[in-house]
Amino acid sequence: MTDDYLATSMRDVMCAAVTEAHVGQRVSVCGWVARRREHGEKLAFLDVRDRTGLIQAVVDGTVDVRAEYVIRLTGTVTRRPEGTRNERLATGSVELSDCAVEVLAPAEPPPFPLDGRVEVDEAVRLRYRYLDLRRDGVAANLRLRARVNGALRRAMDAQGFCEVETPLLWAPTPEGSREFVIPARLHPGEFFVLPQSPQIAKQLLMVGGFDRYYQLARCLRDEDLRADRQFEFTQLDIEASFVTQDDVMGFVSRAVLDAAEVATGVRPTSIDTMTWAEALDRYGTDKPDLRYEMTLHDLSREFETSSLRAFSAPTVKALRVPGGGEFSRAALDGLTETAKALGAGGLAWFRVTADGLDSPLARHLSADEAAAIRAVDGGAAPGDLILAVADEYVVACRVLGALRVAVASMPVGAGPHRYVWVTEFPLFEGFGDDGHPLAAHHPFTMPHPDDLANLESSPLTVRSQAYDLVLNGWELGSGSVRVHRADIQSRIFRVLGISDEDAQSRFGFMLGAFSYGAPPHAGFAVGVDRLVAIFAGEENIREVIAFPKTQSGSDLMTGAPKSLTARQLAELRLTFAPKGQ
RNA sequence: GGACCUGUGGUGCAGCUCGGAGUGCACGCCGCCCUGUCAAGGCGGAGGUCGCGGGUUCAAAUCCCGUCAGGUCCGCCA
Repeated sequence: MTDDYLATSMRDVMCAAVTEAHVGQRVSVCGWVARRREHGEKLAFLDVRDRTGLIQAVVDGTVDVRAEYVIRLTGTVTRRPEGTRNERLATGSVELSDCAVEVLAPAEPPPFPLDGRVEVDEAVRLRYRYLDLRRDGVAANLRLRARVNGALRRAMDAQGFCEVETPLLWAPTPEGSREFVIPARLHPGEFFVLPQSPQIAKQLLMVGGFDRYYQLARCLRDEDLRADRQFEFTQLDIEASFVTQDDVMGFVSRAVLDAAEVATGVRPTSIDTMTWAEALDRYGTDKPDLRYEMTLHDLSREFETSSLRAFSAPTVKALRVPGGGEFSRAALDGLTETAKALGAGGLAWFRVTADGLDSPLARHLSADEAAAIRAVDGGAAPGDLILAVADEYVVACRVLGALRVAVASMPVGAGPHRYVWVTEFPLFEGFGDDGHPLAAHHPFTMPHPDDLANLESSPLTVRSQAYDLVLNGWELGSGSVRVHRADIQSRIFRVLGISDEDAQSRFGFMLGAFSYGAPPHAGFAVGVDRLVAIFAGEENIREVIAFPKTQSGSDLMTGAPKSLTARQLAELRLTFAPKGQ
């Protein structure tokens, strides 16, 4: 592949593209001074850097440039003298000699080293993000991200999808995540919101006949930040008509596997599938990390009649940690604290030894119970550790699932990439303060056809046609088959406690649209930031975002958010309540 | 709203347990020297509100309380 097309009026070739094929040619390069090595008044070396890499220039005499000066350098490509080649540099066999240096812009010394050899405090990097972008790490991640975006777009195009942009200024729909609010200057006292996702817009596109829509959509949610959550993030947003759940999973699988191939050079062979119930039961989470085993095992029957108070609970779940006998008492205390923090009454642990079980509970176990502990997960070997939690079923599963992840302690990008579809999520999760069940996904999610009859009688047992895609324990995205029939939608609203008037005021335009012929449709959204972070081997999506916010939601570079002038506030007719109200 | 970790010249760290002069290391910066380096090398120099405020003490980077900032997590994220 040639980089010649990157030549401009100012430069002939990119720095790292200078090769022995250019020897004898007089060329110009443009870039930043990466380093200067002076050898007295007669000789100096400059490393010139652009986004492709470095080229060394030899300067006869002194040259008045410092690190990070922007220069245009014209020189003759020369084969380096014998013994002075640099194997570690792509351009290490050549150099530019007989150089003319033109300073395009001088530069202050940078506030932190740009050569990537030292870890720099992230607050400093974020304050000077434009300098951080000159370094290899984030720059390479952003280029990877661009390639992933390209692969996703090509995959969707190839599958007949049409890219449509949807509004950023949208109507408030109080439900779900907190929305960013935009005052409407032309309508004092009224507000737009920024969409937490294009969910409703894309369903309206289905009514509009765009039977295959996609978009790399920016989504905005005014919720607290995490390593894998920013206020604004990007989704590959997909919706299609006349399709089933399997069709959508097929579309998404192709796009994600294409992106994986582009990003990693290897196409994953397959994506596993399991139900939500199975994920909870075996892995204690709805986003199982399949890179390691350590599944959860049920000991409820074995301890049903146990005299042990610690195990008198509806469910007893256990986990075998191979080699976990090495864990120190302090480490086990830490796991116990984690278990308690997650809502368990405590954590039972058993070190498996040649003689038996080493545990504070060991002497209280019956022979059968001890045998049951040792038989967990196909049988424990000396040196293994067994962790057990007794509680309500869901608590026992979730706590042990969290311990499983904590014990494995595996970076998200490490090892093989294990994709898994998790299907048949419950339609509702728990009850709200008003006594009505809460929608697990969103209120337009289609119930599982086999469970439709139980919608009113036992809503919490109703499965939905909602599905997640999980990679290495991170939720990559979720989707569902949507409700397109007014009768089912009414029943769901009723169960949720949303009155007809409520439904009309919140989603009236949508329900109206659906009355004019809504096709059966379903969709999905893939979190691009997370996907790229895993491809890049990063634990934090800030590393794949050009200008991210801190965890407290501020931008250290611009200082945002900031207050407005009194004049701006007056124009928006905004005043503020006194602090503390 | 809550828990935990971190904060020391521009950068990265050590010093903090067990209080005793802003002590140390590496990089960078400034000056001088140096004709084949490539993380160049040699010599010299400058650079500090130990995040901020309060307390304890004869004495605080060090102990205590509060606070701010950054991070990880819980809550939150239909």
